[in-house]
Amino acid sequence: MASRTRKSERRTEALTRERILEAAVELLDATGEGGLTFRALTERLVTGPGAIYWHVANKGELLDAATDTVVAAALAIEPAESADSPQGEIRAVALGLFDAIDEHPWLAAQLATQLSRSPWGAVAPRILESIGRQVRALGVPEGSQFTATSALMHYILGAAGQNAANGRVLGPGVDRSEFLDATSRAWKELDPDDFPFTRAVADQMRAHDDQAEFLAGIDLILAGITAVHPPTT
Amino acid sequence: MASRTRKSERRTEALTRERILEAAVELLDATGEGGLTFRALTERLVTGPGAIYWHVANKGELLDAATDTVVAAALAIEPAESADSPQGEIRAVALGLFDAIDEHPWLAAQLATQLSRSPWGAVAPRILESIGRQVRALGVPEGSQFTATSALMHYILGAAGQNAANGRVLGPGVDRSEFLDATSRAWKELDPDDFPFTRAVADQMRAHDDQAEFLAGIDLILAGITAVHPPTT
DNA sequence: CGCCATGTTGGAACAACGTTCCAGACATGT
DNA sequence: ACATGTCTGGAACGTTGTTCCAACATGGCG
Repeated sequence: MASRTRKSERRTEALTRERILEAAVELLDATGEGGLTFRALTERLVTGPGAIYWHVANKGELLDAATDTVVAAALAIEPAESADSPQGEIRAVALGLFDAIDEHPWLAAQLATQLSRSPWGAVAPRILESIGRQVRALGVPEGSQFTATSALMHYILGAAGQNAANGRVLGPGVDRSEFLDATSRAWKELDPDDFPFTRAVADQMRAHDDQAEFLAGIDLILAGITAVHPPTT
Repeated sequence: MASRTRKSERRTEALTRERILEAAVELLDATGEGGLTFRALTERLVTGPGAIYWHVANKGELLDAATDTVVAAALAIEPAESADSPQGEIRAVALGLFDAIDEHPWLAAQLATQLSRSPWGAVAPRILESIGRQVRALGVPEGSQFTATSALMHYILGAAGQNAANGRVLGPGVDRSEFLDATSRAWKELDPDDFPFTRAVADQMRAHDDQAEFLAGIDLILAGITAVHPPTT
């Protein structure tokens, strides 16, 4: 291919948008959301800023594209035939996103930021589609499908966003149960007049399992959907 | 008080943390989330960065505090007696946050960021408390109160985050219906094989009313809660 | 009444970041 | 061989968050 291996090929592998995105995701995974800088990127791929800007418009587009890539991958894993019922598939979609956030801790903040900036960008339709098909299969009448699907999507994104700190974020030295303990203790020391409920559920909060809680929320909404739209008489 | 009105009192009014927070919120409201810079702040309050850093640790704390202030104000408006049922009060709390985001467009992104960074900071317990009291009044058994309340909270935060762009964000020249039209049209041009559902609901999406849709989601979850935990036989 | 101690201020300076600009290297078509 | 358009990497710019410090105010003590 190349013309006789010149003294040192300009690059061992051509710089491409995909390679940049890949490096960006790896950098984010390794060093957190603050770790993705153009300086670090130019060092990782061995090049200058100009080269990157040739393939990508700006940092915002880079982050958006990275997010879209990861979300698309998470939704693609969907086993397709493993789950039998529509409910099961919805849980699978939700867990897919949940796990993706667990693998890529920066994803939560990024998803949230991106959705609030351009609510119907590339990511939202992906999720809407995955869930919507199952909502349809659930027998929800056409006029209510958008509402039901949106509700599920909003819950998933809200819950996923808050469950980002599942373990690693706190860095080494502080593990999950320690963190839950500290939070629970802090809640119990809140003003009894202003925070009676929060104080009361402090124990449930300490013992709770993120994933189980997340699924319980999904089931609650699914129950609501079936209650409001009973499956075909 | 002051010693004989010197040539020009150092400040007409002392610089305090509250005054800084107030100025920060005003700046955010006026110029958007990107408009809050220490330069702009020092200009607004007539001072230097050092003075601000004496009262506030860093920009993160400033944003967190501003967010907390606004959220607390939004939850305090709660009419307390206006709504009769627990369901009604939950809707009121939700709408309070919804409206706050409408008044302070930067709040959505900030809330999302803040919740994903420190999930159980100052803001979450506030919301948890407001909703939790009503969930308790709903007759949900104690062991399930945390789950039900969390589900509602996650939905509210997820939906609120995405509904930030209600009007203003797009700037003058592009109003809401134009935006919805464009989005709806874009959805209809998606790949029929990959996005059948999204294409099908494109029309519902164009016609939808954000607030009504938001409340419909709340009602769906409330229906789920009552279905799973029927009110005291 | 003067003077230090303490709390507070504002400006200058710094490092890091996103971004722009440009001179030049590479591959390709003629 | 040369001209052309694509692609590269480094130097430079403006802006941001933050730090540092000399100056100021005020209240208590001698």
